Amino acid sequence: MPRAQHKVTTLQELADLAGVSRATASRALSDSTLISDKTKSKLRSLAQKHNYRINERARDFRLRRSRVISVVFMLDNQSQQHMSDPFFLEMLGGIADSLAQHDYDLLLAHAPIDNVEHLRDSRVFRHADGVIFIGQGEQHERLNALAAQGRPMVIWGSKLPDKRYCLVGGENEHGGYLAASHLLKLGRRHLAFCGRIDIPEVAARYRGYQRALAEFGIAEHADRVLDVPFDMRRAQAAFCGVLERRVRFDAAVCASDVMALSAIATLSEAGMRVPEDIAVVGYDDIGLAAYSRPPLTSVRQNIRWAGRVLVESVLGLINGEQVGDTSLASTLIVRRSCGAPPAPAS
Amino acid sequence: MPRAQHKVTTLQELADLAGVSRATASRALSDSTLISDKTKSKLRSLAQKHNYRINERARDFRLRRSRVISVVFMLDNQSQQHMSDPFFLEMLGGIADSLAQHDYDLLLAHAPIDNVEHLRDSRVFRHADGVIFIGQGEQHERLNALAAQGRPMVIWGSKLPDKRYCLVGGENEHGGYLAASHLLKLGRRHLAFCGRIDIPEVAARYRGYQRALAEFGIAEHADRVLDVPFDMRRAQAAFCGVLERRVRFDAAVCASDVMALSAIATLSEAGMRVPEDIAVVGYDDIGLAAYSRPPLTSVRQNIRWAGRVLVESVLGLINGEQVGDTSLASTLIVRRSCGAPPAPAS
DNA sequence: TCAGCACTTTAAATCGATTGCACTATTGAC
DNA sequence: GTCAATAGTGCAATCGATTTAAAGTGCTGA
Repeated sequence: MPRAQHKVTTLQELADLAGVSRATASRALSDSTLISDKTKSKLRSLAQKHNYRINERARDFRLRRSRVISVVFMLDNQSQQHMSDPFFLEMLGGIADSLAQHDYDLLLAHAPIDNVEHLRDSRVFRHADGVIFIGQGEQHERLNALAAQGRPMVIWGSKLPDKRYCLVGGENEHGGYLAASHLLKLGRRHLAFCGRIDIPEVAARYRGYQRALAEFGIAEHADRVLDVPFDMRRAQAAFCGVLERRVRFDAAVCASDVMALSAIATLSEAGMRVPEDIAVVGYDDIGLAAYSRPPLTSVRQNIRWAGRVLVESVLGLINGEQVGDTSLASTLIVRRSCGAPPAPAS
Repeated sequence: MPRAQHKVTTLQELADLAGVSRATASRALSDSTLISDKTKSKLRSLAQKHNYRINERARDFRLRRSRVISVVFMLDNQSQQHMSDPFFLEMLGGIADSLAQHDYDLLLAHAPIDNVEHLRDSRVFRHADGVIFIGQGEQHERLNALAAQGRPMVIWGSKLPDKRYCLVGGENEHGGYLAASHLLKLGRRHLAFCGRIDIPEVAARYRGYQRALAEFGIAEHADRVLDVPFDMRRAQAAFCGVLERRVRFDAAVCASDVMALSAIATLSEAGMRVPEDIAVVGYDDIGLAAYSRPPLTSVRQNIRWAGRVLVESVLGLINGEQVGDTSLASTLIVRRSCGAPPAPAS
């Protein structure tokens, strides 16, 4: 049994114990080729015996790195509640797991952001080696400006013209197409699109939606593009407005599951049946989607994989590699919220 | 317009510019009383002009602190999916906001934890000044051991005998009582309790539930204590099992909203009506609760405030203060998932 | 003229590591 | 036996700040 002794906390102490210099100890523990095997094993066993753990913060300071990645959620600057969407939690979990595997820490930046350039000198950038942005918001140009300064950063979002940052995103256009064409195949003819199309990802889904309509030779109604925010409370208000305006539709493509669930609740409250009167499709396939009544049809993206790709991309940039964009597949998960219409189109 | 110049990055450079020593510059910027006002203002304006920002990581290194708090989610070691509950996202948001206000960073530790003592030498503790644990899991004794080592840490959970760590929690016993007595007042007589009572918080809710039953003079049925996990998928499986076993009940007190939503979905699927046949109460009042069909009655805790209290408690411990436990109020939010039974008890 | 004192400021050590360069043995070739 | 090449190790600078102890400055009054 090793007797009680002063705890070895610094490399110097370990080196003294071994009768070598600090430099040698450092090299031995980092497995440098300069050091003989004998010395290496001596230091390793000594470190083990005294339960010495290197002070990573001191090392990181010396090496001018932090081994921290910031994750910034682009909050909806109106509702500021964007983050309560379960989608983000899953994304965060995926990123956290992946970072842990690479021995990086995750710094969570959760603040309303009206101008991402303000982040430039903030802890978000200064305490981290790289940054992951979730969503572009309406900050495309500013993200470009930040990226142009050579800061390692990756954005989860949708491709835009003049994009100069590294992007990871879902196949939003395809997802929108899948959702709309599914409804059209079921015989629905009066589709509505719900979501703010000034958000790039939503805009892409909308383009897919339009493409499906065009393929089926169906004209688009401008009043069936519903400006609904992601935030649940506001989404409900928006749907109430739609009902008041007596907009007619028999199917809704929603930009998120939370929005879709909100739609189902509001429409049902107003006496309409889902899917008989109105079929609804969501986006993201959050866990709860399968447990809503009726179960929600949704476009699924592999969020955990997305988290991994985001992490690997930003670490690649930190290591000076060339990192391209990544696009992740979308698949439609069909559940009962999409049924056939009550009577075939006559 | 200031001409282009070498960027001032270190305190030494700033000091040189001002013609003073590094020590003076350091003191001036930290507003030490040792420094004359003239010197202070000179350095401040110089810092401003050259956009000098102190290197906080260097300072933290010198001061042997990190200004980081770790947040550990105690994952259900069976499902490991505990974290997908929206409850956690809200909690995380509250903690993140509060930490930001105190100029602390948030390190997210998201890993299955079978033994929290393994964390002792891990980044969770070594990279942070303090730790917030969300949930006790079944690690009460191990948390005690960690706290006994004097590490600043706070736990979100429920009071247990021999507890020696700092605790913040909801009024779980009262919450369980509120839920059960509400159902009893509505005339329900065959209550079931859903949740794993080996989890301390759930156990406390269960005690409140028992107290309500006792007050109404109703005997408890052991087979109406349903061992349902927090994870949605497994919860559904559990409810299916309950249906197969033909357990009879007319109301369910659930340990979380996700569990309650899962119950509603499964029961409805099996042809029962909520609330006519079975009334359901959830816990946490997550955002989606209001938008389920029917809208979910739930016990609300002020999660964002909880986040603030957790942060302030752990920062208090770091500053060497005596920090007591905190208990946060619970209130019942009544919605349609709790209706009166079809016929009055005869 | 200079001791005594109050204010300011600075030199140097320190936090705990990494690393370029200098230095000492050892080996092998001639 | 000499000398170059090589392997292994140590010295000291460095990362960018804080802080202790000591030193400098200016003023007052004997």
